[in-house]
Parts: sequence; C-alpha cells; structure tokens
Amino acid sequence: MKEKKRNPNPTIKDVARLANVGIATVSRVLNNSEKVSEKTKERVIEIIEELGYSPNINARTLSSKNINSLSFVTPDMGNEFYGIMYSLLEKKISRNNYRLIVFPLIDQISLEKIKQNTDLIYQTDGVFFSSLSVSSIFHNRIPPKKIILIDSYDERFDSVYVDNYQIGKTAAEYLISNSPSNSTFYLVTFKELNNEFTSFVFKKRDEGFLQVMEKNNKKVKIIYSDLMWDGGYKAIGNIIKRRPKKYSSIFATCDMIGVGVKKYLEEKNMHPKRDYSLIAVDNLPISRLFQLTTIRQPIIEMVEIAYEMFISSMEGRDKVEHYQLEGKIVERET
Amino acid sequence: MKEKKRNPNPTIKDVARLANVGIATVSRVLNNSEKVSEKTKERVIEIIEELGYSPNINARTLSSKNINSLSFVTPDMGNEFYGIMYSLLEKKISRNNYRLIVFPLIDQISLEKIKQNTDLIYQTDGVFFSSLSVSSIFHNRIPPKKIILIDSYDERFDSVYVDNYQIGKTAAEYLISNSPSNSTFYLVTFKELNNEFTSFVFKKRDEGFLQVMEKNNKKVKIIYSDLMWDGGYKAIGNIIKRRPKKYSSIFATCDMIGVGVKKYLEEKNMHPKRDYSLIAVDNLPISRLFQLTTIRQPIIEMVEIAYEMFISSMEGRDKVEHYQLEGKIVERET
DNA sequence: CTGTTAGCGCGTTCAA
DNA sequence: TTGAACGCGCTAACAG
Repeated sequence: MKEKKRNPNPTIKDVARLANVGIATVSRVLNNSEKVSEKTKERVIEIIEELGYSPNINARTLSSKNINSLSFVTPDMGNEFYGIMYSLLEKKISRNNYRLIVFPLIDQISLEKIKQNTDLIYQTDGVFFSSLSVSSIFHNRIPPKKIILIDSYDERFDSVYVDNYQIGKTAAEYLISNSPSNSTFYLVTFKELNNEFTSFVFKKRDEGFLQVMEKNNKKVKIIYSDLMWDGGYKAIGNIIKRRPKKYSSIFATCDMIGVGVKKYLEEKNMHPKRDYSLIAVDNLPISRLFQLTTIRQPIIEMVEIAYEMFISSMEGRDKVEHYQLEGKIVERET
Repeated sequence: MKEKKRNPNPTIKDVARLANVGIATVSRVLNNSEKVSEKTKERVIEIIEELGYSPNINARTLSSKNINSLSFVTPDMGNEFYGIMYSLLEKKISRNNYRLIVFPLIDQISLEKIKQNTDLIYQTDGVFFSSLSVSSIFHNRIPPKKIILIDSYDERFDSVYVDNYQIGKTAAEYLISNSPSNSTFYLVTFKELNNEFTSFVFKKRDEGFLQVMEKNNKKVKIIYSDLMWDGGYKAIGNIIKRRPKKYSSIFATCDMIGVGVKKYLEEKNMHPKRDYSLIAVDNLPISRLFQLTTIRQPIIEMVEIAYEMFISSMEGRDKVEHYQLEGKIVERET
C-alpha cells in the first residue's frame, strides 16, 4: 500500500512530523508569520493540503485567548427585519475580523440553552441583543460580557433604539391630520404576552397613540391581532363587516398587521385616502408592494451606531451610552 | 473592603481553591457526577455562584472531544421558509442534546469565512445545508464532516429534496387543466446567477414547466423577475399593461413572485378563475393571506427525514441515502 | 529563520 | 469520596 489510511483528525504535530519541522514552524505558517522561509513554508502547506488538516479552533482560542466572535441574539429567524439587521451588522464587524454568530431566541428550548453558562454565547466577546429584554431573559444572572442593545433600552447597557411612544404619537398625529373630523379611529395591535422574550414595543406604541388620541378627544376602537400574515386581515374583518359610510383611520402597529388590514379593505372596495387612512410601522420591504404608509424603523442607523458603540467600547470607553432615534413617516398610498 | 474585586474570568482552579477542594471535584460537580458528597457539592456550587464562574467551553471540548453541536447553513436569513426549517430542526436535534448553529451564507463575506478551515463550522459534528450546492461552495475542499442536504441533491451526500422538475410539471398540468384552450401562458421566474450559492431550483422548475407546455403545444411567455416582494408586480406589469381579453395562465416559480403578480392582477380588476389562473411554489405563510394557489414545499417532512438521516448516520449507517419528496398543490383562490 | 517548552482550562485516569 | 498529574492541540515566549 503506497498511501496509508488518512488520519481522520490530523493535528499540528502530524503536520510537523511529516514536514520535518517543529510544530512552531507549522503554527507560523498557519498564522502567516513573516519569519519563515519560502521553502519550508511550501513544504508545510503541501503537507497540510495532503492531510486535509484544519486547525482545532478550541485549542487555538484556549491558547491565544483570542475568540474574535460576537453574538447576535434575535427573537425571530425568518423575519426580514432581523435578517437585514444581521447582514448589515455582519458586514460592519467583519471589517474588524469578527465572526457574528446568530442565536435565535424563538422558543423555550433555545431560551434554556442560552441560559446555561456552558452555552456558546458565553464564549463570545460581546453580545448584540435585538428587540429583546436582557433582564427578563437572564434575570439577575447576566453574562459578564459586553452587551449592546439594538431596538430596545436598558439603562445598564449600551442601547440604540427608537422611541416607541413617539412612534405611536407620530402615527396618531398623522391620522388626525389626514382624516375628516368625524372619522372612526382604529388601533390594530398585538397583545404581547408577558413572556421572557418581549420588550413591549407594541404596548408602548399603543400607549403613545392612545395618549394623543385622548388629548384630542378621539375615541379609539382597539382590535387585537395575531402576529401572522393574515392576522390583520382577520382582526379588522371581525369589526368591519362591510364598507362603512364614515372614513376609517387606522393605526396598525406593525407592517405585518398593516398588510392584512389593507388587503381586507381593498377587498371591500375601500380606497386609500378616500375611504380610509392607514399607517403602520417598520417599513419592511413588503410594505412597498402594498404601498403602505408606514413609520420607518431606522435599521441602518441603528446598526451603524451599535457598531460604533462596540468599537469605542473595545477601545476603552466604559461609560454606558444610549441613543434614541426617531421613526420617520414613509408616506405612500395610504 | 469586604469583597475583593471579582476576577473577570474565574477558572476551575479558582473555584477549587476557594472551595478547598481539588479541581477534579469541581469538574465532577459541573458534570453531575454521582461520586461527590452532598456537602462538598453544595459548597462548590456556592462558590461557583459567587464567582459567576462559567466553564470554558474551549478547554472543555479540547479535553473531552465532545462538541455536540451541528451547523445549519442557510442562503437567507430573514426568510420565513428557512426560519421555519431552522426552528423545526432545532426542536428535533435538541432532544439529542445538540446545539444547532446558524451559518447564513448571504454574501461574499460569509462565503469567505465559511471556506476558511478555521471557521466554527469545521468544529461542529455535522452540517445541514439548506437549498445550497455543497460542491459549488467548497469546490473540492469539502469539510470532512457528516453532511446532510435539505432541499437540494448531491449523490455524494445524504439528501432530502423535492423534485423541482416535477414541481414545474405539476404547475403546468394544473394550469392546462384549469384554463380554456386559448389562454395565454406565462412563466414568471427568477434568473439565477451562476454564483456560489445557488442550486438552480428555479431553473429546474422552469424546465419541468416548459417541457410539459411544449408537449402540449402551448407557447409560453417567459418573464424574469427580481427576488423581491415587488418583483412579480413589476415583472408582470411590464407585459400586461391592461386587462387582457384572453384568459391568463400564470406560473410564478415562488410565492414571493406570485404575491406580487396577484397584487398586480387584482389592481387591474382581474378575477381569479374568471380572468386568470395563477399557481406559485412554496406555500409560505403569506400565501394564505393572498389565497394563492401554490405548490407546497414539504418542510416538515424534509426536516423529519433529515433528522432521521442524521441519527441513523450517528448510529453507524454509512451508506448514503436520498429521499425525493413530492410537492403537492394547495388549491386556494387562484 | 527554526525548534523547544511552558502553559491555556478542563476532563480523566490512577492512587490514596 | 477525593486530589494530583497528565494530556487535549495550539500559541507564544525563549533560546539557538
């Protein structure tokens, strides 16, 4: 037999032995150290290829203390909002040679996993939480890491977020100024369960909205919807059975709900700005297809700031920073 | 000062010292070994809490060889399809005490990362690829891991997938049998770039569709769309300017495109099954809101089978297995 | 430029 | 039931 059976997991030692060099030399080759002659370098690389060797990352980080990875905790995989956020953030931090690892916090299982101090998240250099409440997840056993909050607020941690009260208020003002005085006001929203994931964005939007409405002596019909694509459709369908005579002014507290609402109204032959006004929140890509007027979540800016906060904190800043951003209206058909 | 400043990264040694035991004992406590007295166990746990100690996972796996994590490589975060797939798979494999780590392969950056043999993916016990072509990602330097393909096929690896030719054919047959003989046939599809991510699902659907159409002597207008929510809307809008007199029979090769197509037709006052038939592919949650007739991707079954393949392979199976599933029509309004 | 060696933090013998 | 000591695979001095 000319070739021996391949070692399934060759180590740096095997490489060194076969290349007739010391392990340090192999290590230097692996780490692109300058101080190694072209000739030996070539030989080492050849052996590496031949063996299909790949360095053991555990040994590596154990020895070098260099982890170079960050965590991105999201309450929802398969959601465009977080998909965009992830990809923007990944682009940024990869400039600094970090890996960004996704931790979807989507059910009880993933919650339990993440709470165990043996979890991978405890081995990363820092954690970005998106739209999540750190204290309700970890209670008092918060990981001793650099923590940065995107789209939520906690006075103890760096945070960048939009003021959801303000979003509610903005929506209210938009509707009031775009509706006849006798119109009927609806709030179609999601009732958050008090579970470990939520940071109560919907509740805050509701409150901001209702506060302005109250101040203007407007009555509001509150309708609760599921967080599903047909949630808004069904919810509004329970209240508006056929085309009302009066003008309808509707605040859907997210695009996912808003899309269903608009679909329903269209089927009832109601026309935007003639029969109804509708404003939602998020500015997801799909809201453009629907020509939905919506309040934009400034994802790009949030990620930009989160990144800057991370960098400055790596560079020694230790005072906590908070950035509150504004949601701006993207006016379209409704 | 009563309490000393906390060591930022206490090790098992620190715990051992403070608890007046050997590190082996601490290790036993951490691993729930039976052979340790209640008393010392309590004391150790107390110190662990006090220190906020969490075991170094690198040292742990380095020493024990036990990784217990799997990779899930997806071409798209923020896409419901993969979100559902991930969460189903994660539920399954967590029964066997595995972690499922997400690797979004969404741009050149993530591609480069994943190709480096130092990447985290090389440290996991197995890799699930969804809708991705392994060979075009890794060329010939494929990671020496257990590899399982979901929604794509490669003779060298365990695969579970739907036959995309069959999907195209099914769509064609549906349209032919639901349309008057003089109707106009459209194929609205996405032109895949030959990049490193694709597994040419669209191309195959196109081919299956066109093959049946040709056999039935039907001419087909092919329209290319972006993979965006308004892609189908714009694409069909370029061809159909106003409501055509003849019946239109349309195959949109995914729901994302189909949704936009239907939206456009509705705006032109065209009614399903009176003016047009439309069939898409995927059965995403949003297709229900649109009452889109679509060909269901059997996500649940695919994940189930992928899981079973993984388990049986862990139990010693070494023959490669392939499962081809069928896409079934979900008939709704169109 | 290159090889030797001492840890990194932990699991696991092996004695006690 | 416990503790000391070895080794996992690698990086980083240090010495040559």
